[in-house]
Amino acid sequence: MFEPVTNKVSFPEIDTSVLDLWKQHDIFERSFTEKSNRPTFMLYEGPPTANGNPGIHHVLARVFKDVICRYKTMTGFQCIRKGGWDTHGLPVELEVEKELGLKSKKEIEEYGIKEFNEKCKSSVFKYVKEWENLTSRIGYWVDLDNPYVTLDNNYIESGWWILKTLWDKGLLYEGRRATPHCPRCVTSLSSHEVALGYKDNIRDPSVFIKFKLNYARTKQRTETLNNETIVTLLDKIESSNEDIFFVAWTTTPWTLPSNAALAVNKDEEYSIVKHVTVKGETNEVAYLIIADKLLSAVLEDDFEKIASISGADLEGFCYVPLFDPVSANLPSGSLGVFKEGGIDLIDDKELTQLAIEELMINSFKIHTADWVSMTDGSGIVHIAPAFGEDDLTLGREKEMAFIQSVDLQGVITGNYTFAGKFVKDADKDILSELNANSLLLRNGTYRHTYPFCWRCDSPLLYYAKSSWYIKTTDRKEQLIEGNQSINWYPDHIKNGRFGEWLQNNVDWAVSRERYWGTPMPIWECNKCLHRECIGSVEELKAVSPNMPIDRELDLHRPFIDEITMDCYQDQCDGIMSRIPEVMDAWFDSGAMPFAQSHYPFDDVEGFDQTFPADYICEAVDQTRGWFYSLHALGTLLKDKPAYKNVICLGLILDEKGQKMSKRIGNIVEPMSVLEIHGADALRWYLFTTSHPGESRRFSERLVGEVFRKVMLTLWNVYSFFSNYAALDNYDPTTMEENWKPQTELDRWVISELNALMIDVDKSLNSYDPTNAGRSIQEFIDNLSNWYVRRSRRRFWKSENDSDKLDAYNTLYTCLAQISKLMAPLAPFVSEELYQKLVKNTYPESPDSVHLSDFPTADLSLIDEDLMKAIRLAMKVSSLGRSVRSRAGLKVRQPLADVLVQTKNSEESKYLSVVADQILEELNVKNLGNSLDNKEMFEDIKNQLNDSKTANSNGYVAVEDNAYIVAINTEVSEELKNEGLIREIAHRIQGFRKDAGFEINDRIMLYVKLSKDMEIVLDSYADFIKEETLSNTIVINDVTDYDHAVEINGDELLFKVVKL
RNA sequence: GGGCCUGUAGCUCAGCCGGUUAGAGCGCAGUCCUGAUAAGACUGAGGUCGAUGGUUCGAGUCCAUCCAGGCCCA
Repeated sequence: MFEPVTNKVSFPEIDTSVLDLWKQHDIFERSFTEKSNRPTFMLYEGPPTANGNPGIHHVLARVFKDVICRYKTMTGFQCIRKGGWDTHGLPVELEVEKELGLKSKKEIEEYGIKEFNEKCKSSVFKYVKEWENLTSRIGYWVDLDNPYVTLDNNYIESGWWILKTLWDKGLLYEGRRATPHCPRCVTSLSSHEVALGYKDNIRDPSVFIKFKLNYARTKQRTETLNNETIVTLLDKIESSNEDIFFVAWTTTPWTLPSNAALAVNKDEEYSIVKHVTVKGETNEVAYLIIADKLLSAVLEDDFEKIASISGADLEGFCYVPLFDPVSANLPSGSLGVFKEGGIDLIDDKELTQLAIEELMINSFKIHTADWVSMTDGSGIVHIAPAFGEDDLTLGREKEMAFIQSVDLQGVITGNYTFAGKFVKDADKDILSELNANSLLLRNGTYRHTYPFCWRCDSPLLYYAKSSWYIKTTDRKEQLIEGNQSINWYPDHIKNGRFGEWLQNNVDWAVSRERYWGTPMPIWECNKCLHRECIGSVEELKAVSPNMPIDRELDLHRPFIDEITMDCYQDQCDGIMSRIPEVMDAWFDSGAMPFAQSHYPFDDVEGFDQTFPADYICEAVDQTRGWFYSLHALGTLLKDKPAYKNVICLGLILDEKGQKMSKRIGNIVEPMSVLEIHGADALRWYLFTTSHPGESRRFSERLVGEVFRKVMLTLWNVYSFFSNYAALDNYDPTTMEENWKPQTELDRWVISELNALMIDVDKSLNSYDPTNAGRSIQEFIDNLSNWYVRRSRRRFWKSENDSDKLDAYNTLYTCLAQISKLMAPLAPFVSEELYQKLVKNTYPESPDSVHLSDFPTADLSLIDEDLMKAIRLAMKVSSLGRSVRSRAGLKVRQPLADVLVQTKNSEESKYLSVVADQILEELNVKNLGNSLDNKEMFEDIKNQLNDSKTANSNGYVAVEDNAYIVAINTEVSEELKNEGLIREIAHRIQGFRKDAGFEINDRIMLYVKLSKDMEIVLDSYADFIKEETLSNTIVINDVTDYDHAVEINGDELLFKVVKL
């Protein structure tokens, strides 16, 4: 029935054989097909890109996906797990650029978009074999034979359908935003690229500029201002021909010609101060407006505070522009006014008085913005909507002027004295011009972190550029509301990182001026600029004369760029061609609920089965990535979130706590760890060492610890069981159907087992493999170090009585159930145990543990009192061992009695239940409690107040947490002899083991020892024979003894001979 | 700069609704135990529970501020 199992086990070998078994019996496929009448459980796989080797962080995500799916499968769901590959995007392009040595977009186009995209296409599957191997090796079940691939025409077509749907709803539009821009490469950089190029400690100007109050224009405002003091003050200063200035701070003087407004915080106080500077012979007096909190930070010299005014009251005050944009002769398209979210550009030909008035109406004024902070600067912020994101947003919101005085090469345009210079070089000239006009208050430098182009090292400029957007802000409330129904682990993400992100939702910029991506299906007329969005290949065929009919067109660039159509407008004879942009790769991944099944072109009916997902799981860096793109598209298209439950994983750091990155080169390669410790140990480590949301330091050493602590312990219990079960021909099928454990120990461990089932089920059901794993490993520890250790003799004994059978039944039940309980977490070792313990004995059971049902607890077998009692026994035993150790009495030396005081009287009743176990564990004859000897216990307690150990009437006692254990240390002659005999038995066992005898080999025992000891040995001969399986004991014969030992100062000689 | 998270022993982590002397595993030193065990037990060294202030009879736990680290976004 059972084969002996070695404890020298190789887990990687088990992994291999289990993988073979799964393959042979199509277990993964069957875990799906055999559940076809069950409710579905949908996993969305966040697609990885296979253009690099998978790392340990990929293993983390994959095993967390797997564990829940395996659990759901075992609890009666049909789990849909379709794999996927993310194949588009800038990172792919970057890799290829590097490989080809291309340095700019210009060079890519010279190389050829067709050839470039071919390279991209082949590069994204470069490591697909490695990914498949690893996926299988860690036991992640996912359908990789039939994955979705974002570069497939069908996938792209679904993307087009999405865009067309959004277009029709008015949710897709072109707009401007501030993008990090490299003036040398003349291209935008993605945030990911920007992150590559931050440099610390960059020296930039830090200057305070004076903007002169335009009193005449401000008059309109002061008339409605309910602040008499200020109005009077302004009048007074004005009439005395003195000037008032707003002081603003900037680190980018080159943006000052594009200044359109100043911003203050409406909730902050601002001061008007009289400021005197010594200039040559004369004192120059100026009135300055600065945030109250920053006065002393800005003004080093003396100043006199005249008045104060709130930021709210300042709103609408006007100032004189530093440079006049109207007369600057800027190139066409450089001037405009924000209108209803867009920009009305003003042609220089149209620079009429009316246009100028339009330009001025909300410009060169004070506006309020709540992001204006009091941490640095002056509390008044210079706004140049042509550059910064905040500036652009504010410009749009307040409908101010748009002034672009820098071209895409980073050169100042117009007729300024510093025109024609690169922005960073123009800074000096701009400042000296301002200084000459007494508009520069303070000139300094500032060190900060600034982004540079990772390719060419140019300083990046934030630059407002045209881009396509999905109008997510239109559905902001719905996005926020839908998020409330998503179950987040850890839950702080819901209203924390993700919720905050939704609260601050801005429209999603989805276009990229790149090559390798889903082409935007928007065509524009070359004459009337009319635009159409195309939602399918079919539609394109219908309207385009040069769309191939007989073959499938690769929808990528450059092929799609050649497809044109006549203008849709009746009166126009123009030709429409595609706009050059491709989609952000995040759009592709967010489209997967639809595109993975080519929705709505195929399988429209089945869609409800697969949307929304029951479960997704990725790392926390996906909050603004995939978690968002899924949520946004789900909400915009189907009015509900795309997923119900999320585990959001923390990042894996290296041993030093640094993020793993290719660039630093600290990536841990998972295969080597797998080859040493096996997949289950790695999985277990990832599940249990910390909660999924927390970042964790990965270390191979700790995987090894898990391996020893959990896997090996379990294996040893299994090996123990198998070895004795084989010996005794134990057959679990003889177990009566309603067999119930009888003895305390059996009832206890079965009770713990059933309690564990509830615990694990609850944890996994609430997406918490961490606590599930921790509970299981605690059980394994108890099973091994209490149940098996305490039960060993029951298995050793030679007669096959009912007690022995009970022990087998109990241990068998524990192991068989554990194999199922831990199957979702450790699929390999549990399969091995299941095959050997369950499938072999019950051939009619499912072919794999993963096809079997998850165990459910039998509540009638749970005995809370008994579990408490055993915990007490463990506690008392631990204290008892401590006493022995302090008193210097080996456990092998039997002692007369032990007295126990429990924490409370409720517990003392448990004492009698577990007395036998305590006595055996401590090798003591009798157990009493503190009430048996009240006086002595008073003495002991007194002593324990001052020291860790107490001595009273021959008893030694220790205390912990109100438990006191006192052991009688007096050793009578009889106890001493018994100790001697046990010592001798112990030595003989050692000789047997050293000689390599089997557990059940019988021996002949030769002993040479003193007369005194001979008497003792004689009287315990039966005991020795039984313990050491000796048929005969020959005492003091003349023979070649081969072992000499010293016991209690006497020398003894031994020889053991196998019969 | 903003948001979120994390700071408990050398390492990895528990510590509930605030309640006695803050725990476990690993590692280190020593002792013991062991015929399932690569294991186990006991003892010891190792903690200003990131810091400061507050609430409270009482704070690792609640509140505030700050510091450090991480991530995301600027």
